[in-house]
Amino acid sequence: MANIQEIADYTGFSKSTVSRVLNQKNYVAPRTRDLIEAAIVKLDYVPNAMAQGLSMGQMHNIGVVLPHNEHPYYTQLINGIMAAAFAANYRIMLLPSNYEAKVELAYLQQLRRKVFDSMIFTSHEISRQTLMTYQKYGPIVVCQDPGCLPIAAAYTARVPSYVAAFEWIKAQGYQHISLLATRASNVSATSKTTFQAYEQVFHQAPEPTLIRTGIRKQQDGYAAAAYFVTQKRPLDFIFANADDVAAGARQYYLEHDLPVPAMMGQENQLSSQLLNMATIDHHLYEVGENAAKLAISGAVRQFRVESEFIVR
Amino acid sequence: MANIQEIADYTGFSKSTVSRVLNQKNYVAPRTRDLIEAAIVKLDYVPNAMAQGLSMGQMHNIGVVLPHNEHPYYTQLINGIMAAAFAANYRIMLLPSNYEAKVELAYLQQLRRKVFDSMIFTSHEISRQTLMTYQKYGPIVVCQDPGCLPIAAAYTARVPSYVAAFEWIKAQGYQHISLLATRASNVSATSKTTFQAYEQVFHQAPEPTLIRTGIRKQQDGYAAAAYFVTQKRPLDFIFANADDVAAGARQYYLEHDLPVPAMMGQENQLSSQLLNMATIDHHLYEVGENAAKLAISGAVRQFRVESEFIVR
DNA sequence: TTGAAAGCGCTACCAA
DNA sequence: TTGGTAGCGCTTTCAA
Repeated sequence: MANIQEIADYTGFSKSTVSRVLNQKNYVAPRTRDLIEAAIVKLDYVPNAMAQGLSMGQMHNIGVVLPHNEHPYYTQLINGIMAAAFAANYRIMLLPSNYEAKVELAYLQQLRRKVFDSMIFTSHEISRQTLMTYQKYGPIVVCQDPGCLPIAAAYTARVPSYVAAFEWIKAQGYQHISLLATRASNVSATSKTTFQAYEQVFHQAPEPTLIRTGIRKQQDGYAAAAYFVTQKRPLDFIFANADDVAAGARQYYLEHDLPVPAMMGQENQLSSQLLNMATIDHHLYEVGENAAKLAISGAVRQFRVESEFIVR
Repeated sequence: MANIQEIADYTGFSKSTVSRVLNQKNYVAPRTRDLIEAAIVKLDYVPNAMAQGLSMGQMHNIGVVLPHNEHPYYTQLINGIMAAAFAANYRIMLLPSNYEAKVELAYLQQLRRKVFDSMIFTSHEISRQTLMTYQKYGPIVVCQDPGCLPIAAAYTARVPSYVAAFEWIKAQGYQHISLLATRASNVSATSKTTFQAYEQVFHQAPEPTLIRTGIRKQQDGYAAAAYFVTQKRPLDFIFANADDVAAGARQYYLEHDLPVPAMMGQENQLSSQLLNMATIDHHLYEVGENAAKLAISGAVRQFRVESEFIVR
């Protein structure tokens, strides 16, 4: 396969000149440029990206860490990231983490190894402190509020919509509210935020026996409902971490001919529309776009978008 | 950032020896190995992937072309590809094509440029002949039946389940069947297959006024229903290209207090479970896994899986 | 068992 | 306006 040297030999110019033509640099005589371009076409030459990458020190790749791809949350985020990356001529690499810190660390090593120039963590298990120590190897963007730490971030401000949602729930007169979360509040910022909003509205902490964690998808919601039923906890509302999860819980009650508690979900998925259920839209596409822009620019800035409580 | 030469200097051995340790090659004295490994840890050295890639001629990347990922077809396929790639220590790059041949060709050039070692086309606009001319630059896998051409492929045999589905629809006595498709049958193999199965069962071509194309997601199903209503076509069954699409159509009828036609979807998504609706499962995850395996092995083989009609 | 040196293919500095 | 050359960081022969 032809390389730059062959083009040089064929035209009688040097590699340097060919390189200048390739990169649209100045100081190339028009005639020289024509000759070289003709040779490039003639010999069907394309530059080797790995050699360019090695020489330039970057590959125009963005690594995107995601725990799993089973959930529309990540799909929407990925779509936004992809759109912005494509527009800027960057490629994205999908890095499944399964919420494992060890795997995330392996990806940070790949950043050091220059597999990609920058990273986006759509979710991260390892601490922000640890992430910070890797910033010197390339831009790192997270998709949660990094607090006051100097970490680039694109995320949704969830508090206002959570408060709005809980106020709506309270106004309806519900008292025994179950909270379904992806992970425990001591390891998940999102769960913590949820619980805090709850406290702000109800002036008390959520009932521990009505909290279920480790909830990701529909089946988990189903299982949570089964648990509540066997425990016979008083329960009149389920605040789920995703619409599909709420739908799963609902399914359990229906299948067992039990009265279905009121419920709401999150992410504005199809299931909440079908069930005419309240939800919260976190505007993930927009978040994704901005995450990609930050990863590309390398700016250590925060992009924040308000999520939206949708009553139905 | 430390490089291999620094490790060599630090230990007093040569780059060659360090390289041998790095790559678990033979002919390294145990003591030498220990010394070098200690230095690697001490200096926190990681090899540069671009340099390795340039030297070895490959980056362990697989490029995955997808027109969009609004449709669950692609999400599931990607999940399967990701799982198999991860297991084999390969990374996947997402390459959005938006069904544009020009964009697909640009990605084929990236294959030549060694951006990735192999490619998977989850859908392709350019001809299989053209694809074949690029096989010499790296393994290329398609996700449709390539016929008798020597192209690696992992795909679903859709005909049997389509025929089964149409026979079931016919047995129920439905006569005016709407077909919702992603693209027109003259550009899409999948649509063509669907229409052929329809003809095989009903002994006539599908009613042109009941075909809607450009349908990808729930909203499109909603819009299609709106169209049918204004056109006042007789219509008693909707055969949708995805469960979510069918759900969207259903939503339109419900919202407008209109009788809901019978319907079925595809992909066995959550919505068909919630609505207790018949569907077809194309086993895309498995197809994805096998596509990745073919891309990695470089074998020019075909993997074919039967899709499954699920009555509910 | 180890090391010197020649690639891999490109960019960019410095001279001419 | 052009070319020589020194990297970029690694792998892999071939000698020793």
